[in-house]
Amino acid sequence: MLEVIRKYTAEIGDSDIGKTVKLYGWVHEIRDHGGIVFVILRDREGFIQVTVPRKKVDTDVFKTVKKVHRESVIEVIGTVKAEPKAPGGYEIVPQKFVILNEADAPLPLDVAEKVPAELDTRLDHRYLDLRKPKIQAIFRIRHCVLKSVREFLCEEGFIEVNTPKIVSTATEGGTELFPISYFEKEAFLNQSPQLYKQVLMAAGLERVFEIGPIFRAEEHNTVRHLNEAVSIDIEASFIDHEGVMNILERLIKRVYEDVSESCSRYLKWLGIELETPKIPFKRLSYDEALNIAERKGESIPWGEDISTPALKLISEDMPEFYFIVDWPTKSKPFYAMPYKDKPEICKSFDLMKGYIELASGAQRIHVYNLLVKRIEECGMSIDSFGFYIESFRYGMPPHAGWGLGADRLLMAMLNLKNIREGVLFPRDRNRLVP
RNA sequence: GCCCGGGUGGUGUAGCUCGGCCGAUCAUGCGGGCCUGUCGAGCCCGCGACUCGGGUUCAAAUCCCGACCCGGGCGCCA
Repeated sequence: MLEVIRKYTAEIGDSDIGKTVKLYGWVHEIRDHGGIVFVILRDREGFIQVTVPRKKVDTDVFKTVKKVHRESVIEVIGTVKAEPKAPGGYEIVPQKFVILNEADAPLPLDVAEKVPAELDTRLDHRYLDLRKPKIQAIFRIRHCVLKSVREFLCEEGFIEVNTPKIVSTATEGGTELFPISYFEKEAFLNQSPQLYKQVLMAAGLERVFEIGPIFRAEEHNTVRHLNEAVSIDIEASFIDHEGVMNILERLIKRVYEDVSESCSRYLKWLGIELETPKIPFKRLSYDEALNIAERKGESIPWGEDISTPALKLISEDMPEFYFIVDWPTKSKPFYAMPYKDKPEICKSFDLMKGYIELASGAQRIHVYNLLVKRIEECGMSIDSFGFYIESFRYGMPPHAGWGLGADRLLMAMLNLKNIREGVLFPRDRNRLVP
């Protein structure tokens, strides 16, 4: 007996007409007319109608089809027919219809989306939610984004590295860290690969990148914050902040191009027309940003971080990607390089899309004495910086870098209303499962 | 964490202002029946719910307090 070839629904075409194919998938919908039953089979790539007329199929096949529940896993072997009345133009008349695993009823969530479900319900039953083509499209695109980022950075001479996520101290300052138990020692989940990236500059790797999780124990509760996020981080030697901003904007452009090209199917599922942004992105100085906000009635004292309402006002004037540059030194971390002639501001930048910060970076301080001075000015003790501070004493090259939120990039690209939409199993203030 | 709004069958909702007429609406789903061209199949019958704890009252889905959770806004986020 000839082996029947397994096909995806989307592969069925005119060349298959009259041929026997094998399909695996889930029962998406059942329309039972008594003497004829239509089953919509869904697989990773799409849908196809399985048409089961009582008088033209095996009795056992008909009986099986009559009792199958929605979302059961099935194997269908049948003949492909061109049929204008069938959705998609083709239908399968089965010789074999096997229930590989029956699904219970009722379902916790309607995959066919006749009834909508709230995000919270969807996340509780994420595996079912992910069966929806629209939802799966988000993650197929996410895959492409990460692939594109890797390819681009490799082409630019970056070496992919992995740094530890379990760290010993909270001395980087600022954000709250998650404490964990590490044998007899105290340990934390790392908030960022920052210090390690810099040490690797001292190691002479010159250009490194890491795509990995970061953990922040802040009790924030917004549509754009997570307690576990994925960060795309780079660090490069012998280059300044302008240089890494240039890499960043070219990266963004490249990702949009790659997604437009290789994910057109998924963009269509989502109803999104992606427009590749033009580079260079606009550079807005911190002072200019404050002026815009001020003019619109939201004043920020110089030196403070820019508030959410102010960023929303600024974004009205800046519809595309843009940088906010030349931040007050005191509003940025200790390792940002101050301007020589104007030390109250520093060579740091944020990449914005709308009011959301996608990335932030800077030229770093590579001079030991200046770094020590800045750490002390920030009220921290150099003793607690151990391995990090030591690496600045024995030949640290000038360097710069940035961290880009992968989840936020996807959110901006696909216009997601909630960052959780772009994360398979998000972790936030209240969600620890699934 | 703060302010505001909310929590009703598996899912999404109406009802709450003004307590009783709620033995709780509608859709979808599920079970049963009819049906050979559906594509949100249709028609008939049935099933299934007031987040939890306390209080007020003759009487609570409805009013009050607390907890938990959700949504929006903000804060926090080197």
